[in-house]
Amino acid sequence: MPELPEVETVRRGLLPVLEGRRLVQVDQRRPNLRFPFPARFVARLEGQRVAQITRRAKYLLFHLSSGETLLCHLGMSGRMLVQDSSAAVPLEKHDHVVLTTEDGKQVRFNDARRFGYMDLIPAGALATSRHLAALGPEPLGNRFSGPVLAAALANKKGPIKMALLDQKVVAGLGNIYVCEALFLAGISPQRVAGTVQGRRAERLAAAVRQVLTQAIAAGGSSLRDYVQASGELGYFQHQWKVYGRENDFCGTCHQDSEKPQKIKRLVQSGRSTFYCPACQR
DNA sequence: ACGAGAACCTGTTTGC
DNA sequence: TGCAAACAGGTTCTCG
Repeated sequence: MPELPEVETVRRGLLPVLEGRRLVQVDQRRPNLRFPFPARFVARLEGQRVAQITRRAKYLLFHLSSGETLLCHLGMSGRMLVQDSSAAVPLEKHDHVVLTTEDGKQVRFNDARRFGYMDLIPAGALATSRHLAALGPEPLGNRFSGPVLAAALANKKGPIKMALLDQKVVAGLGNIYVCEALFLAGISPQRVAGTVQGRRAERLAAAVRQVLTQAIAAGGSSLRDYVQASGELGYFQHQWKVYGRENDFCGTCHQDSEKPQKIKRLVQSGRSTFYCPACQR
C-alpha cells in the first residue's frame, strides 16, 4: 500500500513524536512480521534515543543513538499510529510493535497483512544492507533526471509500467504513482521500456517528480488501509487521473475531443494498470 | 539474465 | 442472505 508519498507523510508525522526522544519501552507482540524480528530486538531498542528519522525509497529509517538503525517497511497494509499512552487506547488486533517514549507517547506499528517488517542494522552497515544496497535513485533527489532514467531503461524489453515498478530503476514508486506518472507523461504503460529515451524520458522523469511532490503535499493517498501517523486520511486519491477510474471519461480528452475516451484497465504481470488509450502513446 | 506468475497474509468487495 | 472468488498500495522466490 504505502508508496513513497505515504511513507514520507508517515515520517513527517512521526518526527515531532520520536525525533530526539528516548524509547523507554518497546513491546514486541509477535515473533515476526514478514521476517522474524532480529535477535535481541527489544533489548537493543529500549533505552536508546531516536536521533533522526529519514526515508529511503519506501523505507523508514530510525537512526538510533548507538549508531544502529531501525529499518522499517510498511508492506501493503502497515501503519504507524501515534497515541498518548495516558489515554490508554486499547491495543488492536494487528498492533504488532509498540514504542513508548520518555514523554508518554506511543507509536504503534499495525499491519494486518504482515508484508511489512522491521530490521535492526548495525552501525555503518546501512548503505550496504540487503534492503538498500541495490536501490535506484531517489526520484525527488538531485541524482534523478531524464538522462539517468533513460540510461536505466535502455535495452529493457518489458513494458515501461513494469520497469518503473522496479526499485532498481527508480526507488519508491508503486502501482498508483506509476499509473499516474505515465498518464501525466502521455506514455502508454505497454510501451517497451527501452524506447523511453530522450525527450520522452525527460517528460517521464518530470512527471514522476510532479506526481510524488503533489501527493506528498496532499498527505498521500488513502485507498483502504493507509492513514497518516495522526490517523488522518491522505487526500491525494481525489486527484487521481487514472488509477481506480476504469470506465470514467478521461478528464483530458474530454475537454477537447468529439469522442472522449474512457479510462481502461489492463493487467500487467498480475497487477492492474489504468490508462487513457487516447492520451498515452 | 529476464520476465511472468506464484507466494506470502488478512480483510473487504463483488458476483453468483 | 450466504458463500466463494476476486482483489488490494509490495517484495521475493521459482520456473521457463
